[in-house]
Amino acid sequence: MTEDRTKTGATGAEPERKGERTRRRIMEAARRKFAEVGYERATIRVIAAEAHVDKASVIQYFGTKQELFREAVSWHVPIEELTTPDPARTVDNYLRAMLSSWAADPDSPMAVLLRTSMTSEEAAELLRRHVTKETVERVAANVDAPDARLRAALSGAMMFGIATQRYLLRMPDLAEADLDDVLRLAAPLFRALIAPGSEPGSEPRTEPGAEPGSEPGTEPRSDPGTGS
Amino acid sequence: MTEDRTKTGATGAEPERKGERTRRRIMEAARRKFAEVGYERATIRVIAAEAHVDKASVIQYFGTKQELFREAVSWHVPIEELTTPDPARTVDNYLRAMLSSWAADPDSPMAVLLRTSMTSEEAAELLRRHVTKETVERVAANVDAPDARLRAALSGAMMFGIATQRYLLRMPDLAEADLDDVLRLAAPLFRALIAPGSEPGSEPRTEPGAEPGSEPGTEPRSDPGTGS
DNA sequence: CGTAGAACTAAACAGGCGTTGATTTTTCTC
DNA sequence: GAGAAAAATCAACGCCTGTTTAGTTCTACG
Repeated sequence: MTEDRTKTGATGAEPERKGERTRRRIMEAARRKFAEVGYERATIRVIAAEAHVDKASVIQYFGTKQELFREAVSWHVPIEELTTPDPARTVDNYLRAMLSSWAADPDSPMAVLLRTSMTSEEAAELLRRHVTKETVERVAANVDAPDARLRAALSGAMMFGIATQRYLLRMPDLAEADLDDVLRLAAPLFRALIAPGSEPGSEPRTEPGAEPGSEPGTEPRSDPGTGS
Repeated sequence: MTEDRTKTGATGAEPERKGERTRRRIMEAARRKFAEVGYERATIRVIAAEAHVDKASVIQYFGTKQELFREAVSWHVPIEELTTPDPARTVDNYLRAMLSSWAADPDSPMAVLLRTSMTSEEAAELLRRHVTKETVERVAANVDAPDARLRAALSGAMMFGIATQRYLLRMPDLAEADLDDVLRLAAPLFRALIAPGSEPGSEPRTEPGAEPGSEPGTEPRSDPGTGS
């Protein structure tokens, strides 16, 4: 099925049937609404209105609401450089990818997934599988400590909590804070969890790093690093 | 079991009319269902069936579904000893109250509030107010560091994440782990966040006061004026 | 042009929702 | 026992849900 039905002819290679545009518009509206009000309240009628389309079109393009939802939360991880040989760097990548990229796009599939996972068992299952495969296992593989998987899962849960309360629930003190402040306070904790040894005095049974003085979270703002 | 057929002829208070029992049964069923499937899916019919009552009775006792929900999530904090003069102890109380008491009662109003807060703006607002007043401010009052409120909010968000993923989302690695292991790994992090300066594992701190190189400029033991 | 097929839409469906008012059953007092 | 009050139920309402069907408009190419 080659679809080079170009009326323009000369340049070719620009099919983009009109339906594709509509389909994308519906998908975007769906993600927006799913992330905003959750699965149940994001009715087909509401999504259709948001996309300036008839409700029947939504069904025509996606068959059913569940399929629309499934595609709305399907998502391949954009963080290729999540894990590095150096666990300490992994922490920074992880934190920054999760917290910063989210701020840039609050209607991302990830946001949809997190919000709906609390009330939809299907979304919860997707989240479980996705997080376990894409982050827990990858992070755990680079953690040089016992309970590697638990440490990875724990760090993921903590990031989930911070991101959720900051961007979805909009808890006052957390939502109004500067992202840099949040990262400055949080990063050392995650480092202590999944890169033990690089941080002093936070892990009971670790090799003595013997670096006195610096307390996690109270260090002066070093490494601004926020590439805008 | 307790058939309490006391009829008060002369003086005295009402003896737990039969309606009270029914009302309580409805409330319990409502909490169970709200926590289990969220606000929308916990229909009045489902709640009524769970309580072995006609759907009309639910309305008769609570007037409306929103009022039923509001009462289901209303809740006064049982943790009186949350905050102590010693921040390090506060961490333990906080963690254990949030994580352990939850395991004991997954259908608590708190669980209902957390689960529904992701899809109900009303629940989200209740959660914001409640958490800010009852935990963030109380914890922050005992944090001896700059960004006290942010630190408190951050720790709350992290606990929210852990509890949610362990008990509500049931993330494999986190749900299957021993609670003691979770606490052992997590506690130092929270201690570093809201009780900076206390060294974990080295010595059971005897008295707060003489710490080398503590925060300059900030008075220790800030005013407890936010109490009551 | 004409016509085929893609894109869109209006109208209706069966079923579930929260809620209501009237009615029946239970419980208590005399 | 009779009668009143409380509690529980029945049957229905109006509305909204996801989905279907049949029909209309638009678009591309002979």
